[in-house]
Amino acid sequence: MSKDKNTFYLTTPIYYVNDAPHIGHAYTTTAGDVLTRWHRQKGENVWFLTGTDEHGTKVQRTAEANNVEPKVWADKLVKEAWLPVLKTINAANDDFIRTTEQRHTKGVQAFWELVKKNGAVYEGSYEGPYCVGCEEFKLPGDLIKEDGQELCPIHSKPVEMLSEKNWFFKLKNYQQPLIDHYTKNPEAIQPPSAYNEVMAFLKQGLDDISMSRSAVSWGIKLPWDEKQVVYVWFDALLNYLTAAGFGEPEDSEAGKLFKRIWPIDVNLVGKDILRFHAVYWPAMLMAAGVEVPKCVFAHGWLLVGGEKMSKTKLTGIAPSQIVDYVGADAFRYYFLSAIRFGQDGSFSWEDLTARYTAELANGLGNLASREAAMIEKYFEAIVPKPGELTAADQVLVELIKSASKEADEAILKLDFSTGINAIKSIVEAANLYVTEQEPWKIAKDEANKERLATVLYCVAETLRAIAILYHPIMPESTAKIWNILGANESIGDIAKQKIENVGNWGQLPAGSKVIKGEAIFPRLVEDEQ
RNA sequence: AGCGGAGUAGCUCAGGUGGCAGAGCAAGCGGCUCAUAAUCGCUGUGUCGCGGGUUCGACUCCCGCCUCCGCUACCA
Repeated sequence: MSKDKNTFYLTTPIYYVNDAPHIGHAYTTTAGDVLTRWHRQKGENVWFLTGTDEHGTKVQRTAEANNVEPKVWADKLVKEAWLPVLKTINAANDDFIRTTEQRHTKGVQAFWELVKKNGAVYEGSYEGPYCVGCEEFKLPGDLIKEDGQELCPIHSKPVEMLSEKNWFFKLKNYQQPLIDHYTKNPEAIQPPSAYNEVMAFLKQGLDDISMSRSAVSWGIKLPWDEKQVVYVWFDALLNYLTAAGFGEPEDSEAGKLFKRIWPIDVNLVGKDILRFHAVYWPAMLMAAGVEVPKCVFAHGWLLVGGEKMSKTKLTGIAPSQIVDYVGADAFRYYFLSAIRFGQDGSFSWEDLTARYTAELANGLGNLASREAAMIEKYFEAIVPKPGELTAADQVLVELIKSASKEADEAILKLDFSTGINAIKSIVEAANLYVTEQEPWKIAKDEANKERLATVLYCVAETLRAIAILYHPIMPESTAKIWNILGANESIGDIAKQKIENVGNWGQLPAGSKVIKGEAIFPRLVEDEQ
């Protein structure tokens, strides 16, 4: 590969600015955030990009309906809807690109100019059913059939066949190169079901595709034909490139960034937009002579009541509804642990509540709480110096090693639920350990002080490992655990702790000052939903 | 219609080159008291979508069927 192996560039799709953000959008961003935080804690040079897609007729139309310019409308939506979501779920993205930004429009024009120069764009005509009311072309599948006529579903008026001059991209030329590429690199589309879908699609043959629109004005003008704008998808997909500094001088800031991070390591997408990312997008890159992403990963949908969330059925749930209830950390934990990434999964408030209570409040939160209470009570809030480890203690030592390895392998493959499960097994083992060792009984005899110290040390040290491993998933709560352990002072910043070193026993120094504080995961009050 | 995925405990879902059906949650009982009425242990339940076939044996393999979902060229 052309870049340093120690860099990791991940993108989310850019979200269509006109939609109302719901937990499906937040789910994708959360997964990207957890994965990039994990890579950061592996000491890699990470770049995490997200953003908004702002062109197209829908935005143009709602802006008109609201009596403002499209850009003003988009500004408002970005500011009031999309940027706040990132805060809500606590995403640590490195950049946020908007397709109306100059760096993007400039990059898109340069890109297509290059592709045209390379001979992959030509002028042609597009013919299709056109609704005069909508002033746009319709898809055959969208039309309503009535009395032998085909009607526009919005205006219920007959459509007419119209043709317009368009510029076409020679997609067909890339059919074989794409098949070859994916045959050689089967890991480039994941999960395997997505791979199969794309391969089936490719093998049935590709046709050239119109890459410009003449009837739309809210878009990026073709540099060689100002009457046309770039078709939205062929504008939007390029954000990954323009945000990375494509086409900028090599010695500029942006140019250096591009050199450092390209190609994309993971193009994270929802399964509904897989084809655009696994077919059109790499074909465009091939046409421009740019290296294609290493992997596109299509995750599943969140189902509510067994169905895809929908605006018309009002099943869309805003991320803040959930975050207000359980907090950002639990939001992140819940969606990534309860649902297998890559498959569809059901969301329900009952399940969310049950898992929060069982796994976070009773499991992890209470473990920290009981440990802190005992260190306060028996050792004046100072982490004690351990004595010789027994076989029971060694179980924890070994488990941290094996579970962290398992979690690492799973999360690098974007199998978040398996990864989280592995970490959860450490929490469960620690709770079991405390119950079995019965430190409160040992404490009754002053002669056993050293054993008591050892037991409490083992639990504290285990909490250290758990906090580090869970940090990419629950940054705030793990920082609280870190604080309880007094680890900021005795070890340093939790975000700087390396995944690889988690299993090295004994990093939490005796003498660390423990602060019990408030419950990390307070019990839920059953008043919402 | 074609292709692909799915149908397993009350709920959410694992699993399996064919050999007494699994986890978590929920429910019940018991232990413990450091802790956020917490934690730990024990306990049940299933015609593994339907009908055939292969086999000593099928939830698993084969055939047919039913139901749900996705993809099948320009929807952002």
